[in-house]
Amino acid sequence: MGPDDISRFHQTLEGRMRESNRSSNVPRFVKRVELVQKQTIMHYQTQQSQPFLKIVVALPTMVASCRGILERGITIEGLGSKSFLTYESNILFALRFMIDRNIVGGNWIEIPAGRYRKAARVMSYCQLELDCLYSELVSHAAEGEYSKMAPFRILSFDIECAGRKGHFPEPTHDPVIQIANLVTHQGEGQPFVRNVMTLKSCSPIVGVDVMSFDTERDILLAWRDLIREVDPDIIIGYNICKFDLPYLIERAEVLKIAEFPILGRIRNSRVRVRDATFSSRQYGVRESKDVTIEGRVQFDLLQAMQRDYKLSSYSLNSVSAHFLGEQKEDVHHSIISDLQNGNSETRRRLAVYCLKDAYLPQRLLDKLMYIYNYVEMARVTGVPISFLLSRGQSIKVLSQLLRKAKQKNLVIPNIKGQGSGQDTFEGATVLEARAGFYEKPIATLDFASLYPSIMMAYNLCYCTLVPPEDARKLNLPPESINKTPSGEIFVKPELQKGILPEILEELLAARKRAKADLKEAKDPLERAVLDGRQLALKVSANSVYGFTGATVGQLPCLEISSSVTSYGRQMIEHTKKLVEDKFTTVGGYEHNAEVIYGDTDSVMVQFGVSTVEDAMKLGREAADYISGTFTKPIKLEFEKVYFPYLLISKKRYAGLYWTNPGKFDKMDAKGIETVRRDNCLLVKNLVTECLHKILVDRDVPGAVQYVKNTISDLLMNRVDLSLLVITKGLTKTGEDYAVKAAHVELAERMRKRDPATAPTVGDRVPYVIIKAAKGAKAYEKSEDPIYVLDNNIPIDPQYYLENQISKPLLRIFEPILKNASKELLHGSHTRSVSISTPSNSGIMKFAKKQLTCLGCKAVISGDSQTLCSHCKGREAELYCKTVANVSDLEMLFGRLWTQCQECQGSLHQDVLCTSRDCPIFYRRRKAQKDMAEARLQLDRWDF
DNA sequence: GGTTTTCCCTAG
DNA sequence: TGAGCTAGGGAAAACC
Repeated sequence: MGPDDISRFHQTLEGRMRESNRSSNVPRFVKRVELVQKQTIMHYQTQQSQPFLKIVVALPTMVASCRGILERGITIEGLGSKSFLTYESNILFALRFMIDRNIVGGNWIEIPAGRYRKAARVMSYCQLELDCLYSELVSHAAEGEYSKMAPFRILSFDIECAGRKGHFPEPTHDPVIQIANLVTHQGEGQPFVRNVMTLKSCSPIVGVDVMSFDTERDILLAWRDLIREVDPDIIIGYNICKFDLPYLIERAEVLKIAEFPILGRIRNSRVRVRDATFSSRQYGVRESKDVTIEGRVQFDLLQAMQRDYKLSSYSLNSVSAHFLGEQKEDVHHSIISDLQNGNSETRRRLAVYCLKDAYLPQRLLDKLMYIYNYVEMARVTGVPISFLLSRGQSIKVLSQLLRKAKQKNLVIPNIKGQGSGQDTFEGATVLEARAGFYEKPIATLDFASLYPSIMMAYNLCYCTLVPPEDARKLNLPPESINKTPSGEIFVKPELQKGILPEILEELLAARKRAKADLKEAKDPLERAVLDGRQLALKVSANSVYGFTGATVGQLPCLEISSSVTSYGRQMIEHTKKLVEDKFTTVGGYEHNAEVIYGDTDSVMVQFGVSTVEDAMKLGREAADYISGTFTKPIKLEFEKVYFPYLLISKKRYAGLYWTNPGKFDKMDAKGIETVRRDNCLLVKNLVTECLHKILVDRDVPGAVQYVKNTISDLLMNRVDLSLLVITKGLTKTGEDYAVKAAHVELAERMRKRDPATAPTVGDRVPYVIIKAAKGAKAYEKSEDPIYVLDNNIPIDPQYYLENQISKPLLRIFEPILKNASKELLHGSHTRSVSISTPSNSGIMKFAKKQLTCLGCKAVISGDSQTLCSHCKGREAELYCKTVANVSDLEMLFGRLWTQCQECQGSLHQDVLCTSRDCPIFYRRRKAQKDMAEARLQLDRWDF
């Protein structure tokens, strides 16, 4: 293409753009077409650069349309028809701008004095508004003064709505009755604004500005005004993205308050709500809503929790209990209307509750140092802070890649869904596990940052890859290339340094610096920043490999990812061989070393020595010796000793973890029931306790006894319902499941009972297994724990014994105990007669009520109301027993009630909490039921 | 009644 | 204008 061709190309493209954007009255679509010298990032090239066309369009939105036209192909006069591969044509505009101006997320930006002027036309609600040329922005790297955090204003809020009886609130019907708000300066301990807006009067609350309104319209507008006045940088809350924010917007729409949804920093720009689904392998499918509020970051603590922590429940209540050690009242939505319709005292009650829901997200934000960690992550990867919650991992890698590529004059092709040959590749080796209970110390050797090290050591990158056809053509000398174990060819750094290795080197070097600075740092805030940074750097380094293997991602390159794993496989095998060859009696050591297990980047070695100290010494020796055989920077490290060590199978083990010979650090368990979220607490606690007794106390008989007691309690119905709750994630929508499963079927049944509160995709479903006909499938026996509690439905202890407890226990005990099965599961403790729970469900509804003797539970045939003929004469004794029973249960209930009152923060009010995450709640409900039953029995004596 | 498939969750 | 990866155990349903 010569200059004339470019001009023709420009005109043709302009014409095509005009055709496909007829409605637009833009004078010109394509601003410029320039010839530039660039290089593609893909494959090693011998020439430095080649000509590319750089197309500049009038508006960002035109890029996509332009890309479509070029990809489909255009006909240029004199050149014929041609379709084009486009480069960097699918980059989010904000990111493109930031990359071009060298700006990262969480960045400090300077607009130098004299380089700006007061805004000619005010377009925003910002306190300062000015005009300047985009190229005048000066981006400051996060160092020294510029590593400090800005004093963001953070608004934390929560709304309450009055649902109709038995229905979850819907914006089309149900009013917003309260909004609680806290505003805090980032880094300060206390909020400087605390208020609650209520519909109708509300009694005063100490330290809180109570603002009461007569109409909903007034509340909504007052909240909008608060936003304007406070002008928060960050809006936080719990589930605000999926519930509170859309609810407010939709409610204002229903009420026709057109002036409400202007909450952003741009004047006259309305907040838009869009349904959104996010789906990734890592986070699963998640339905949410996109709410656009310009200039304010929405930070939903629920989303953050779901991304950063694996928990069995994500209710605000359960998360607060977990991280803040504090329970929160959980008021069922049906009670909220009653409180609203009461008086100013009951509304005050609700307001206190609402305020707490606004306060807890702020507490979580502070406690988990979210602002520090997320700002550091944004700075390291370069993406805006908002991406960290709304987008996946790959955008972070892409952002770094684009920045690095720009420095090197490389451009990244837009290859959408273009599967590069095979679509899967072989992963890591997991060494065969020699299962057993090891009473000699086991040393663990680990490769440090294995995959990043491999990519650095062998210069694996898009731009160093030599495809087979090029390899023949280029005829590269063997000493300047590496052939990977998977057969791929990459050039060595002398010919072309890879940019992935360069990114990794920088990330790991920066992490080393951050860790060194962390050691020096005294100021807790500075430490928080540095720790957040080193963590962000580690996570970023580790996800580069994943990015190259993401076949549905932005720039998959399986040649890189499969080479990485192939080196990894070779290395773990090599390590195992070296250990077993060198550490032998023949080689002058006391014992023959054995590798008993290993996974991806680690090997577990039994050196045969009997003290932790000796195992550590040999571990260090082995690590140093073997490290020497690998290309830099690959390094094998001695990390820890397990002693004793219980190896159950691949990816499943437990042991005491030692890093110094004096004392073990902790009990470590991997993969087994104790660390899994889909087991009920009974199993988790039982397994943990047994492991503790076996590994720490070395008391196997004690562990056996503990098992027996637990089983006996279970069969006697003496176990709390909260311990029997199993939770599983709902990973797809109902119809997408190929087979029936307990949690899926239950979610479906719950949806029929109340569609608004039933679990949806991405939620975790708690359930218990209830008694049912023999041979019934588990999915027919699953039930909502609250429903079970309220309707007194009997659970199925046998199921818990056979399907939950027994296998995990046998797996642990079998390596240790002969006849484990007989000993644990078939003793006399399993023959305890279970007291059948009285039932008013199912078949029992049809059975005729028959009185049973209060003494021996035999059916009474005579005309007596209390005792059978055998127990006649024991009246006094049995009456006293009944009275004592009632009083015991009353005391128990009273204690639990007080405990709940303390939790809700008031000893003078009813307990409203129905939290299914709280064991106390289950016990309180059960005590209440038991007490009522006992009282009924007592009443029978009143003849 | 044994084998295969599906699903969940974890290790690394 | 979207999504890191594979290996693997174990429970339960579905299949033959």
